[in-house]
Amino acid sequence: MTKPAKAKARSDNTAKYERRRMEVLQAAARTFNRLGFHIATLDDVASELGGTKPAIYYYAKSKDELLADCGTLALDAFDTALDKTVTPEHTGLERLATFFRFYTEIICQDFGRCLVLTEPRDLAPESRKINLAGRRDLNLAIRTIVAEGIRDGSIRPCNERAVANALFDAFNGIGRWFNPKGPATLDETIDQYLEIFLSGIAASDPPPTKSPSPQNARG
Amino acid sequence: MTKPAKAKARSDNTAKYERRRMEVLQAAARTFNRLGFHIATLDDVASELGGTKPAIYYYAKSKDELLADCGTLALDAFDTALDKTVTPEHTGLERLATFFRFYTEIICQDFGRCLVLTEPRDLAPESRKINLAGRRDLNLAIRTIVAEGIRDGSIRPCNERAVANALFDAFNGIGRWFNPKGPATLDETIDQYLEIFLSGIAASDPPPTKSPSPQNARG
DNA sequence: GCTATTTTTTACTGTCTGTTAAGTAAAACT
DNA sequence: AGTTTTACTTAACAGACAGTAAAAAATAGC
Repeated sequence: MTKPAKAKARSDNTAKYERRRMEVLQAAARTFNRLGFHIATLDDVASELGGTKPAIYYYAKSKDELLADCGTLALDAFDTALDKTVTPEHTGLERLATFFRFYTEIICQDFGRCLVLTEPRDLAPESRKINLAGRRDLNLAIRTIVAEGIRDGSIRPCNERAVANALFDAFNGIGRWFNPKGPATLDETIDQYLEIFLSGIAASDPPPTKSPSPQNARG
Repeated sequence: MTKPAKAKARSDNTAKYERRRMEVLQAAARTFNRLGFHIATLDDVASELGGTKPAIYYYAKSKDELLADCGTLALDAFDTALDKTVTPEHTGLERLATFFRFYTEIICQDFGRCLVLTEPRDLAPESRKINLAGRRDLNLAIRTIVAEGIRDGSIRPCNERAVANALFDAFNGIGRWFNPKGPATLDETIDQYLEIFLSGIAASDPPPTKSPSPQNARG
């Protein structure tokens, strides 16, 4: 049989298989990001991986699955980042800043960038549904943080949907154009973007801070 | 001959040809936007146009040229918008707001959206060079306005490059997700985005206004 | 009404690429 | 040692699709 045995007794082999599978996915993400999903061929992915095209099929059952799995990994990373920002000792505005720092770092890595550069329509219907659900959940989570920021007085009253969309739109852009060899580092870029957004949505009256540590470290 | 006569005496026919060519380009843009450039086939474009595939080749010599020409039309529209914002009686901040109103309206139409959804790498090298030059010129023009805003005191000192990028990143996003049937109109969405950005980059001391008319009409 | 030109169609081709089939070397297990 | 499983290769297929050739239809000019 060509497919890996699902009901595997030895977790040893499964781990090895899973490790190699991650390498395949990483090669796929890198290739998709470099050339664009539709322009990149599986031969391109294979050569990035250092192997042959059919070898990929040992780890994924279609090109679509490669893309879908890369997206899922990114969405998982976002969820982890979100968990790390559940800090009740910070205001909504502060948590927003913290999250988008994590977020931008993720989308400037292989899987995150792959998610940002991928249009959901590039995915087959089944994968697309999962992908869209993940994106929507993340967006809603951010809207919730904005709403909490409005309630705690750190964010001025505004349309949560618009703010969340504007944040994602802007920071996603970084994932498209950012180049480590460019004139600004990633951290600088994030700070500059946050500077605009934080003063753009902060409450104008004495901006309350639950924690003494400032969120936008670099002015 | 299959190619249209370039040295045409009758400007009448040329005008007709040019009119039809615009219909072809519009059908192409709509189809590319609906399906994505790589997924859309020329048969899709032809059926959107109400014709057959080879008819398209009477007006464009390749799929790449269709995409490139759509992009050029969008860039021309941006230039026109830019001209309309050369109003010395307004501050830099005001001119920025005016321009991005125009900009967002354009990128929510066929050609503009086509430019936003198109990655330069989708274009052949020749077309790509032209496309990239147009994008860069536009970006630089906005940086200049930001710099002028800083000089006239309407915009707080900041990194012009970062501000221009953040603006384009955010407003381009609207072109990706905006749906006229959604919960907010385009004008409302633009206002909400501008609200964030204008207070995000405005000078904090008495924001000077050269003109009595406010730029962000809806608060 | 006839001719020339413009515009569009029908029919086809060549290539590219995702995917599969079948076989093989090495490792794992018994 | 022998059998099975893993991991991968070579070879090839099948469908899709950009692009072309040539003929037909529509239009304009006289």
